[in-house]
Amino acid sequence: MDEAAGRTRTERLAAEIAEAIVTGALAPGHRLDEQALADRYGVSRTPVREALRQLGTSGLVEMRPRRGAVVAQVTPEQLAELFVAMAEIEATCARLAAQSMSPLERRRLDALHDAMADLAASDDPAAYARANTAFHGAVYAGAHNAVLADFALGLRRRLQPYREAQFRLAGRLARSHAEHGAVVAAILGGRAEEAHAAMLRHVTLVESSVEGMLVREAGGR
Amino acid sequence: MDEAAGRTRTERLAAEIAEAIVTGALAPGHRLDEQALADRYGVSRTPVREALRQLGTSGLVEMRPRRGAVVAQVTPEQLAELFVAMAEIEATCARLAAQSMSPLERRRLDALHDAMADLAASDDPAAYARANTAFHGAVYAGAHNAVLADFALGLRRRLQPYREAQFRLAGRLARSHAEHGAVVAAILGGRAEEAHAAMLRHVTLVESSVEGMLVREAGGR
DNA sequence: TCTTTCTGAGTTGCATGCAATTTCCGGTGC
DNA sequence: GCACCGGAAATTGCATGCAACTCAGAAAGA
Repeated sequence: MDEAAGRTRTERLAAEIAEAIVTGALAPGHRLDEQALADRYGVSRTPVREALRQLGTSGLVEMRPRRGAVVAQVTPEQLAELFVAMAEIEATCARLAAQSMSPLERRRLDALHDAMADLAASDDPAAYARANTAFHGAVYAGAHNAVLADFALGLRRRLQPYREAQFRLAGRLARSHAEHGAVVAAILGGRAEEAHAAMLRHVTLVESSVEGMLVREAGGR
Repeated sequence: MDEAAGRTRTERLAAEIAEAIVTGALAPGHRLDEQALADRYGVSRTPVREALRQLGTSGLVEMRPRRGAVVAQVTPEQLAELFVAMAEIEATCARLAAQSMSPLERRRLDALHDAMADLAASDDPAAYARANTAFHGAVYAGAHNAVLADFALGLRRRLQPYREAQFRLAGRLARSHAEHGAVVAAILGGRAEEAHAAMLRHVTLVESSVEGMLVREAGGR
């Protein structure tokens, strides 16, 4: 049989539904009917229920007892809090990375950053977004703390639809790369507080960029 | 019927099992047999399974597909990472609190800290531990960021058995209160970086205290 | 004696069924 | 027109049942 990546149906379901949510295929506020999902994926309600409960704990889905589950909707205030939290945790990772990255890890981070210069210049948002994920992942890994890395990854996932859109803004790629440059320089130089400040500024600028987009969208209609 | 606090059986089960884990009634590594838990709480396996999956996502329980669930065991390395993560996130909350606490929140934090002086002097570890939870909770709340507060609370819960034990060490209460004093002074004075440093130092000292205990325990047998 | 294979008991994963609750909708009174 | 109120349909929460898998231990072989 098609024993795909995941082991149990519940796990595969949780992964698929999470993917559908973060890519925007399932819009925030969308009602998650158990029977409908079961039919859609050709399973019974039991694994669907378990997957939903799992997603509920991770924050992607809001579970309302006896009233069904919906795709978590983020108010503008919550969106701001999510960005602040991500900025702070990523900045913390950057500070720890500056203190404890191995020479090999530093060289790899530097190489990754160099490679992204071309992607930024060629103005390919999708490719840059992928490389960007790898770049931030390298910083998390360099912090040598799985707990913080998990938190940061979870937040990145939840904010993915918002972050991705802003890469298409004119000139955003080049500025993003420049901000990364400041982070890399501080980490390679072992200047912990500077790395913290640079990463905090970088993520905060992403937030501003996203907020600007949302305001313009809201105003445009 | 005894419609307790929780709404559904699954939620109440999750809360009860989590409580049993953090209080140490269920030891790390303990096998969580679905049928046994179902019998123990007088329900069927279905809500037990859903509760376990939820606890698995939050990190209290390790889910091994087709091989059952066990109470998550933390290696010394993971314990250290959990403490570092908690220290960093609490320190971040303290910095944000120093920047954005309202005057009312500041007065309450100050009052809470004052009240704890007596508890520390009377050497009542249990009462101090409860007040300590309220104190740190006030700092999270003052950061005005529900995401970071959630992370911090989750980490506090997971580390509770370890933190609680060290309050019984001679003189630890007085030192803890003194460390809190540095945090409070910095927050009330709006000195963000100082608040960060003071909280980081406080939690790091708790970690050292716990590690010392563990080393002595391991050596004692 | 140690390794390997096989068998069976025990457990998990999932499907199905039913009761309780919520939600939807038409009707009634104001 | 609007609020209020049944009652039916729909949906969730949970129990139960069965198949598949895991693991322990016995039996066979080296």
